[in-house]
Amino acid sequence: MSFSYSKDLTDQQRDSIQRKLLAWGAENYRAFPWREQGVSAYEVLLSECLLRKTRANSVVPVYTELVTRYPDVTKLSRARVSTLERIVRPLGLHKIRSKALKDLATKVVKEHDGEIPLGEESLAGLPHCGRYTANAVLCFYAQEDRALVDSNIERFLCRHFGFEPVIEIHKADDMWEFMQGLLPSGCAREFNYALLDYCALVCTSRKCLCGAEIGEM
DNA sequence: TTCCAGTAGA
DNA sequence: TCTACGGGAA
Repeated sequence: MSFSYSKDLTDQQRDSIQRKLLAWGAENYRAFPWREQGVSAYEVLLSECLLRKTRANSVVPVYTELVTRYPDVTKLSRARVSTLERIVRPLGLHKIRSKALKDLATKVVKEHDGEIPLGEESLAGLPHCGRYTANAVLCFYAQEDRALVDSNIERFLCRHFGFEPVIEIHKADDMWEFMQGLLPSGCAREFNYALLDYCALVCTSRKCLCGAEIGEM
């Protein structure tokens, strides 16, 4: 481990971390269909449901088949659960996932006129949409400055900033607040993509290669 | 064998 | 608070 900080960052440290992560992210950006320009809120939400507890690369073909077959929420709401199960089976968690997709789409059609709601409360009120997913949609689609904390980012915070591992990430307000404070305003989307990519490729659960890759932050 | 862009239910 | 969900890549 070649860099570590306390939870109380100086402005200089924060700026340095932001710069390095953004620079690393620009260099190592992973292109995924759900990251492309012009994806809908529906597509972002769909991708988040597929990405849970799953390696991002394996999501690509499943995501593509789903958006092709069900280009909008209304179409998805009419899908057969058995068909959804078959499509998402390669990802595992297929019973939960297929039900989540069906429930989500049904509720959006019934209560939000087929449009993904873009308020924090209404998003988090959707079935199978928790704190992470709601913030991901607001950050990646609506381009709001929203922090994300998932198991990867938790690991990153524990390794480098002196946080203790937690059981329930969505309740770890100190981590969410810390990440919110670390967000560079106006480019939260790039920053969070960079962080996710960094955690998936460098600061991995098996091995932290931070020292070799990015050096002292 | 471990682990993966979490969430709901008990 | 703890557990189920899960096929497939590393």
